[in-house]
Amino acid sequence: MLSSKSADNHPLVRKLQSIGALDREELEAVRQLPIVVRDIRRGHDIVREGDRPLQCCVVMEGFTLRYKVIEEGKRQILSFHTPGDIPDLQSLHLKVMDHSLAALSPMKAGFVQHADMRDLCLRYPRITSLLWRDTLIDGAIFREWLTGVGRRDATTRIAHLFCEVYARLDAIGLTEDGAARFPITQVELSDALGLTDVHVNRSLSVIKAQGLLSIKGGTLTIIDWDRLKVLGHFDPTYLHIDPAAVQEPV
Amino acid sequence: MLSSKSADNHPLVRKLQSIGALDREELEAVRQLPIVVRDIRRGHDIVREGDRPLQCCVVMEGFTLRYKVIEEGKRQILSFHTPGDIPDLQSLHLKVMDHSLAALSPMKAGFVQHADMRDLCLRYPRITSLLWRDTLIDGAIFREWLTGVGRRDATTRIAHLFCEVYARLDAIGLTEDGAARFPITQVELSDALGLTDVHVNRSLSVIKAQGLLSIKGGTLTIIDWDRLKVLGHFDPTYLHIDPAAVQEPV
DNA sequence: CGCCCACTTGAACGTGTTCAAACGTCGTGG
DNA sequence: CCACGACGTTTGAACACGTTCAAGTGGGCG
Repeated sequence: MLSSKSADNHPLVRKLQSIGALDREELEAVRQLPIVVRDIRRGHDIVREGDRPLQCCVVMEGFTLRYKVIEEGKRQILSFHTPGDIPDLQSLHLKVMDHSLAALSPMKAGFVQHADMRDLCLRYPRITSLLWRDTLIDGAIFREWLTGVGRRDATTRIAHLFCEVYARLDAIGLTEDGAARFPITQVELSDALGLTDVHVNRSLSVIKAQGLLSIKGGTLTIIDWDRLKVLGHFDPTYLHIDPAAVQEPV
Repeated sequence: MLSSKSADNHPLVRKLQSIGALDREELEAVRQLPIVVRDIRRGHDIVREGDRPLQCCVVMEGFTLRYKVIEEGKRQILSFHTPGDIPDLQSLHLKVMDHSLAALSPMKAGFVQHADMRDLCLRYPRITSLLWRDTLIDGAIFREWLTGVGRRDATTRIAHLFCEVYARLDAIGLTEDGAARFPITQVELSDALGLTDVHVNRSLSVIKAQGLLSIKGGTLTIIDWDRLKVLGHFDPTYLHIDPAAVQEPV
């Protein structure tokens, strides 16, 4: 589960290459996108439910999450996002945000005007397709999460989530020797998995005790990938990672 | 919650009009799409997880559902689809199906070749945008379901689902006097809501006993929309139905 | 040093599950 | 026309996974 690939310093370019192919000219067009980068502090909202943004947000460094708050004050985390992701790309075609976007860690957010994004899409249909594809993968991940929350038990869900996070980080080259930066609290885990923090704590302890993974100080380390995959019933098909972009070791 | 709109006999056209605006030429192009219609029997699969389809499926009449089966033989229903929907539109950009598509009721499925779909998109960028928008709404519905399954109790989830189904049917003109055709079993409900059929039965009985809705013989009747909405914490924003396409009664 | 935040642990509880049986209805065939 | 089977719904009772409430621990940072 290691991958070596052309390291582009632009997170968006690297991400797009992980899910599909673009030619030199198209890549250059992506690099030329006007983008304004801002530092965001951990926990701060970037866009809120009900907003009507005129720009979208590229994760340049760090991590974000999307979430909904419901009446009783409970929260459901909908997704996590890694560098290169555009977590609110949907706002290009859905005027009103139906959920919020926040920083999971201290991060750098790059803002691109919708108008510039639309220009890019009009000039490069293949970029349109690839961005569309990206939002479709987003949907595929929701389906997998829905299945987990609806039909899998706590331990399986936890294992599955770490498998997914690791696989996605690996696809964009952010893993090293089975370890990756991923600073998440147990409360956040529980809000993502539809569990309580207490129960996450107990189930996660068991997984750790079995020597499958360690998560400490913001670093996730996979100790036994094969057994973790089995425990989490993890099959990465739904991530639709371009096989051409990943070199699985023999 | 009634809507009168230009009734087009092409389900896809009607559906697209419910989520956005197209001009005369674009509508005509959609109508001209080569499409092969087939009758499908209730419960039969249309596409299966692992397939690599070269066409996508437009619901012409009746209903479909998407689902995943997990290891232990359990099933999670991911979505329901009404006439005009293209439940596997994602296959245009994601080669491998990560879930299956089946008929919820006896239905007519229209098949459109991916090649024809791509042609249409290349010639009409606004149609591309609208179809993209449609898949984004699909994603928004997944997010809402995820939130429900993750954080809401059984009664709320059930009420919410019926609100959603009714609102969507209303948007495409398939309701009449607070009633709509929607033939679903309690087992299917439970697989959609992440519950057991036994528990759905009990919770649904309570909702019926409170006089909020009736569901019998394949017909869903909303008896008290306001109270049902409150019970289900239903806010239709996430459906992103084009306000211009719906006339809410005063 | 002291506070805050995340994590940990214990014990009682409850929502939803599991297993099992019975009931009703509809369509089919004798 | 009735018997039968299939399927969906209903009901009961025991059980369990995960929750809730509460208290305590540990580490990082001002």
